[in-house]
Amino acid sequence: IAVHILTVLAKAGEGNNVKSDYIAASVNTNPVVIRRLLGDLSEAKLVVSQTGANGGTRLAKCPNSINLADVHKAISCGNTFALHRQTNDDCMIGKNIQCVLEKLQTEISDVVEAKLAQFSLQSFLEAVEKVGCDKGVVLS
Amino acid sequence: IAVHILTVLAKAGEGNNVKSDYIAASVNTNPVVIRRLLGDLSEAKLVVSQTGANGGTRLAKCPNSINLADVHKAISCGNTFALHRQTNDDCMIGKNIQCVLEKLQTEISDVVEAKLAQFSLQSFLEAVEKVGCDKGVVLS
DNA sequence: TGTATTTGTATCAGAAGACGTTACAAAAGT
DNA sequence: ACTTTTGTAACGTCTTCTGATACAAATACA
Repeated sequence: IAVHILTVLAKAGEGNNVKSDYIAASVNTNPVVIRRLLGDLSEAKLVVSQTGANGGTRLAKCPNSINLADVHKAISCGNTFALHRQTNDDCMIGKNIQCVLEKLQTEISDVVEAKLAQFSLQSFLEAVEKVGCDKGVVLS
Repeated sequence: IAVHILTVLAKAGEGNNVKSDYIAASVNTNPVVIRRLLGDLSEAKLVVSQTGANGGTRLAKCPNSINLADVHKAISCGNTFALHRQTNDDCMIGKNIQCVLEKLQTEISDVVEAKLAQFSLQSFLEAVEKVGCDKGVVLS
């Protein structure tokens, strides 16, 4: 949904405010759901919001300067997997497995972020606009 | 938890049955939780179970022939992210974003699996056994 | 053959999180 | 003033995960 939001904002153009109602209609959900996510994106300085009449939200940077890793960092807790936490310390494996799994978690998160970083918001928007125009989805 | 289970089985040695009660004690959870996961691992032919007295579960292959991507495939639905499904078809972005996101999903899943495939169960077990013996966690 | 053990699976209750909704204060344009 | 719009709190619902009990089927063994 966060990527969807930013795609709508990118399409609207860099200086233009978009209302949460409009985004909600495109995503097909409630405006509050959108505003909650916009809060996260705003904290990450990806968007700027404005209250009041003629308010709304716009991108804080140009779509070429935002990549999907930025979005992921803004939204996620950083963990790709959910780890079981309270293992049994009386067992060697239960005691030691935690930190190996955490190390693995880090390595996985790193490759995910690296892959996401390959896609700019600009190229994502272009891929969405090209759907149906030729064979297959072009995302690069 | 699935990795934990397999680590326990690997440590037990290739031909030896381990009871769900024993694994549950190491993970610190209920035996039924373990047996549910063992069912998935069994479908994926990573383990073999046996009912009855002196029953239990053992690895179906040697720990060098199992990697963490095998485990991931056995357990997960294949999606790294959860996608919002019912977008608005009347909006160009709502209509087209789905298949671009799915393509992205596939690319991300691919790099996750590729990374996980770098770690064998054997090397994971060795990393767990080495925790505390030297500085840092060695997982390779 | 009978008894004990162990898995496989159904079922249930509780916890936690995601989602959609209503409501309303604060901000900002006209 | 009045309207619009965000930000946020509060609430109910739904789904998923977890842990638990229960019991049939399978198996070993005396």
